[in-house]
Amino acid sequence: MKIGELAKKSGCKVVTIRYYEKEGLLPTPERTEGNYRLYGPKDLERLDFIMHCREHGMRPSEIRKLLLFRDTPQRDCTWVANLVDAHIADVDARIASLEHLKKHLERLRGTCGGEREGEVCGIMRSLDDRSCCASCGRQSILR
Amino acid sequence: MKIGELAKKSGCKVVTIRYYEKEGLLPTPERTEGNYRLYGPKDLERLDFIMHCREHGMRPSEIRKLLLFRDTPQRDCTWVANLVDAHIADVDARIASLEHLKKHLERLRGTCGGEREGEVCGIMRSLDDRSCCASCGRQSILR
DNA sequence: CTTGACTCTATAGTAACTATAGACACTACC
DNA sequence: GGTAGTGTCTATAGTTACTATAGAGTCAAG
Repeated sequence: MKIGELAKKSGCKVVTIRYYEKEGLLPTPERTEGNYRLYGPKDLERLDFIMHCREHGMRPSEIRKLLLFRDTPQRDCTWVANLVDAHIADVDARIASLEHLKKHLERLRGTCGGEREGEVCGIMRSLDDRSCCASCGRQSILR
Repeated sequence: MKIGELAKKSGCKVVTIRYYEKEGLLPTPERTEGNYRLYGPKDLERLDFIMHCREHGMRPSEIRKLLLFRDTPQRDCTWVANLVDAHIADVDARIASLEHLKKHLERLRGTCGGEREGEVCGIMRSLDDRSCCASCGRQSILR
């Protein structure tokens, strides 16, 4: 099949498929006489795998490692489990960071006193003086 | 004060300060005879404001709007509150998305059967056949 | 034979910075 | 006065994971 069909079947964009090829996630495919890329079912499987990893929030660098493992499977898959564990920990940290950020934003939101004559907006004042962050001390909100 | 001192006082890197200037978040400062940028307390306040917005996860485009408001304050701050509300909603959506992703990852993690002779790693198999995503149907995990 | 859809390559753009190279300015010390 | 070290200057390129664009070639149908 040609690249367009592979794209349709996998749900991956044509340009992205070519990008993955250039990045070494997909093998360089055969070509037709007219220089069109030619793919087989193996390629679709591999691309599905990639898409699935991507849906799980994995970056190409991680996917690359998993593909390598897929290409030369070993008995010991400990590090695969470790990779997923690390990924879960990372997601956890991001959630915690966002929860914290949300608290700050809600506190910030609460400083708005509505439309008052002659007064400066409470949110702007909080952004100026960091009063909405007082309870956290000086450490950073994010990350 | 020179750019290094402003960087130290604000906690922002020197290169980032220059970047903010180029992006129009900071005004073009005066220069010394030797062509060094010269900043005053107003600049530090403005940069603090920017840093504070950044810590709240706001992007330069949003910060730019807030700075404009700061420069020409109006009585009605409704849209400032709306901006913060939209920001909170966005953070909420990201948290929900990550929670969902986490569930998937934990399910994926659970498919690992440990080190077994001659068998393919359960995680790899799940990544191949999407079995860990069966319960969600075909819709995307992320976003 | 021409129209339209598909494909090709190469390059540049995105966000929000970060890193690098090579030159100039300034201060301290000998 | 010379020089070593630090700070600053500009301009350009790199980062991540793609996305968009330009301009040309390929192929099937009418």
